[in-house]
Amino acid sequence: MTRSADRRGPYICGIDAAMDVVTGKWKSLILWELDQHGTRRFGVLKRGLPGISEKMLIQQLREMEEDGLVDREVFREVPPRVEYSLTAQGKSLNAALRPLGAWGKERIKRIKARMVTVDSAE
Amino acid sequence: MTRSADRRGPYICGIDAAMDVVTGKWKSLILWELDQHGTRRFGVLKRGLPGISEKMLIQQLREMEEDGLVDREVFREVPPRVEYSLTAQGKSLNAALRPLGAWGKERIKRIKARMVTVDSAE
DNA sequence: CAGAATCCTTAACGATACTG
DNA sequence: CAGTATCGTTAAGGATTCTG
Repeated sequence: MTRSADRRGPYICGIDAAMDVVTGKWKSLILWELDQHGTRRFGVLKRGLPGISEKMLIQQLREMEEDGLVDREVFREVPPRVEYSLTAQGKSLNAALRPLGAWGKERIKRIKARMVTVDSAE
Repeated sequence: MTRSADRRGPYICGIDAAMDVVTGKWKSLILWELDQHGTRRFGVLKRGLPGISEKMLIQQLREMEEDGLVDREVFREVPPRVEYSLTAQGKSLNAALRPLGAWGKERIKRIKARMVTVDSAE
């Protein structure tokens, strides 16, 4: 739908394949949210991601569902309720992202440290 | 230059910060190439990344240099020679990407397995 | 509530030609 | 050899409006 002709390979390596699934401004955050809370319905998920539009949230969720990362359960009630949760693959992907997250935290520290240096220099 | 107003934060979490530095169609591959071979000059690096244009290679290398991932050493000779290598940060980022790469390899396996199933079904 | 549909802006990427 | 410069395409992301 949105992705470049539904990319999905051919991949030249594992990182390429993983990136294909995880890039998109919000995917890693959705992964994180769902990993923390287990199951969330659409509206709650949206409130947990300040700044995201409904269009983007749906779009990313649909792609993640296609990619087997997310389960979508529809309750035919009025008003409608839809719940999202991680599949086993989604959970393992989130686990695989953890070292990268740790690296990123260190990077943030370095950036802040440098800002302090610059500040006191002027 | 190319990046959204030089992004570089503010970041909402570590993954966000790491992704900012690693997204771009070629960056993780450049990281991998330099990690494997230690030091490469421009032309060799290019031949190691079939399909990349010179513009993209330079652009990505410059951003990675700005981000402290890559060292660039210029030898003032004729003809010119420039060598690229990973900094300590670049190396540790590459290490942090390894679990993601492993996850991606598993994903590729699953996709292939599914293709076989589909093939034999028709 | 959870979305579908539409329109629009911008950023990523690519191809080509030229240069110290 | 290792770049710049320029131009064009496509894809990602966002804002708004409408609906079962």
